[in-house]
Amino acid sequence: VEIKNRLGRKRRPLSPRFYETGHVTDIAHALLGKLLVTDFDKKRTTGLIIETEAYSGEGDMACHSHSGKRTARTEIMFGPGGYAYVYLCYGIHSLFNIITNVKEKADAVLIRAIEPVDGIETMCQRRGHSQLKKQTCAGPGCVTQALGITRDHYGLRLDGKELRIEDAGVVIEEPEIHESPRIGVEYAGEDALLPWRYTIKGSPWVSK
DNA sequence: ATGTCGATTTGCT
DNA sequence: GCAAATCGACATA
Repeated sequence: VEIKNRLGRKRRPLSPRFYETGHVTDIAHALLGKLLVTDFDKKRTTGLIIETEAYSGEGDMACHSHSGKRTARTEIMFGPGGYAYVYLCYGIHSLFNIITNVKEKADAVLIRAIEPVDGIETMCQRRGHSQLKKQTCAGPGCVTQALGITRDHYGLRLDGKELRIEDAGVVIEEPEIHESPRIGVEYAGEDALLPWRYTIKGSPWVSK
């Protein structure tokens, strides 16, 4: 199922309202089918969001900002929605998150996989792949590497020239969305069981 | 000052 | 299938 066939002609940035309205799980749903675009070093790379995970600051033990945990790293999460939260995982990988909810409500959506759309050659180069593979953008660390996102981009607004999320008219309806528990959060106790990972059914671009 | 541990990926067995 | 890679955030002292 190639979602890029459904792309409309117009692409416009999401409004700040998008990021601040509704529960983070609903926003994580709505982000499926949106475009994640980077323009670094005069190289544009674009991917359709295929897989997301929701993290809620209120009562979600898997969330870095759970129960008001406010540190230098999580500070951006407590700001308004529509900003980038990038952090280093396992000392190796930058993971990209979209901050949602209003100021002081620290929710976020992790982007775990994209369907490559623009700048495929650049993505492959950054990933060290001689040609596009299913694994090129499958997994949160793979997405950031392919798009060139690093911790330097922490705190950027998501409607900027270099980094932004766009709506191109693709709508993913409920029946097309598969829900499952989030990956790698076993430490979170019963919250590890929450079905807050969302993928587009049938997409070959989801992570393993 | 020090010790633990990741919202992962990759390569080798 | 398993383990190494790699480093900063965080907690504890």
